[in-house]
Amino acid sequence: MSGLSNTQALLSFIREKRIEPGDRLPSERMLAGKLSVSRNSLREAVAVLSNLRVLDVRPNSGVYLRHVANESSFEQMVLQSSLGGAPSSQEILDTMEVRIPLETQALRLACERRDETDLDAIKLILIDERAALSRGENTVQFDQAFHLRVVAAAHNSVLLRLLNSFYQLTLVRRERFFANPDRARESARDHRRILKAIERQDADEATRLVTIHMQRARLYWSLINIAS
Amino acid sequence: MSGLSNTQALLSFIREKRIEPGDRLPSERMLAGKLSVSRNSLREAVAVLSNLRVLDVRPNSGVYLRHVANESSFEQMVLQSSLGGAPSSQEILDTMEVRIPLETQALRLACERRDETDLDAIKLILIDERAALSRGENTVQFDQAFHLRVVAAAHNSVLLRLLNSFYQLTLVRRERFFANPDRARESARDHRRILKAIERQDADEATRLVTIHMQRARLYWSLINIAS
DNA sequence: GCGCCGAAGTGGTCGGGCCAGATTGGTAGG
DNA sequence: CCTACCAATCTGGCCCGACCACTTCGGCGC
Repeated sequence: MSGLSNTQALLSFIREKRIEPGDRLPSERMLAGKLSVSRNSLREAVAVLSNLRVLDVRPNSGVYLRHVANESSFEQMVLQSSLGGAPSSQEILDTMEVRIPLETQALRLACERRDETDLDAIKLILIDERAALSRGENTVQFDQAFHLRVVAAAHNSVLLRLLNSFYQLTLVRRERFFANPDRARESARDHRRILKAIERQDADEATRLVTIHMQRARLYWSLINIAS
Repeated sequence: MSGLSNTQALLSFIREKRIEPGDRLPSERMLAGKLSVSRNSLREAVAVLSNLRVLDVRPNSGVYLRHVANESSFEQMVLQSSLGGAPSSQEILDTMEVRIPLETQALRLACERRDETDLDAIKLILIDERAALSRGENTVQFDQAFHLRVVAAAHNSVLLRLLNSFYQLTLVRRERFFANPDRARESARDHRRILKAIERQDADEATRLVTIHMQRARLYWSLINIAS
């Protein structure tokens, strides 16, 4: 058991016990007992979740599950989704509404600033993607690698970190998306077109393509929502 | 001393001791002694910073200061800037390149979805801003409140959290920006124009205004950089 | 019924201790 | 001289019990 898993155990406890935002958790001593760890170890997990604005520790009162405040940090969303189970369709659409302008900006900058190293790296990823596709594997990791490498070609560290967080946040969702070979093939074709646009520094075409690329995903999640 | 300040103390220690990325920190027992806290408390701080990918804890080896990897989380940037002192001009420009499309998207959505509650709340902020301006106070908090409330009017929780993180990240910088009354006045005028555009749901005008609004700030930081 | 006081419960902190694994240095054997 | 081995030492991981300041609440005396 490493330190991180205590945090996960605490999150699991919150999820299983159906603790609602605003509710008080059992005392640290109780929690330590429930999770079969010492109070010190429990406190490390609490400190982490408190720092991430998931828990609210009130001295002489107790530990409370925070309301999902809008003032909360972005990073918290990963944990929040792990707590609340499947994200709501609204959250998915909200995410897409943010990703689209970010990806667009990334593409625009990548068209300006990409160098030969960038192009070569992206090409390699697409070759691997194509190979995995023909083997019938899930290509979500290549999709992620492609997008990430394109963003890297934008040579903007803030943008890179931000979109990287997005990819991690949406990994599970996109994995289901790419489970369908037709969608995976379609996605790979988009990737090759986007690469060509970046190659000839056609920012308008590139942003147009990525918009379509993501609208497709957006449509998919809309339909999934209606179906369920 | 609450749990959070131990984290700050540890960050201060790292900064003062000029510990470089990749370097090993003193052992937990040593650190606890140096910071005059128990090892348990020290470990809580380490757990938080380890979770935030600032520290790398290797069992049976030691605690190391992580390299600032591009794969790191977005939230880490706040701490990183706190460690590395003033952000580089490149970081500032990178940040602006990301904020602009986000703010643009926020404005566009706000024009579509704003309701009377949104408009009233924004108006109140601008009234307060005007009052503070005439009193010669620093209006950075009203600028932040304005932007945040506009983003809230976009009714997109992801966007709201993300831009909120940006505002926190750049608070210190913007505080210096608003120290100049001329710039503060100019900014306030932009705000009023943006509000009017939102009111009549003129997304094109609103995004045009916010782009200018931010280009102004971008220009400022470019000049500052040249001067220093 | 009112007011007071103490017991219980809370998080915050501390120091000591034990463990497993890695490192190190010295020693015994080749 | 070199090598192989073993024990001391150091690391983080984890646990235990204790004390503190503070809040809350219930019962007891007035």
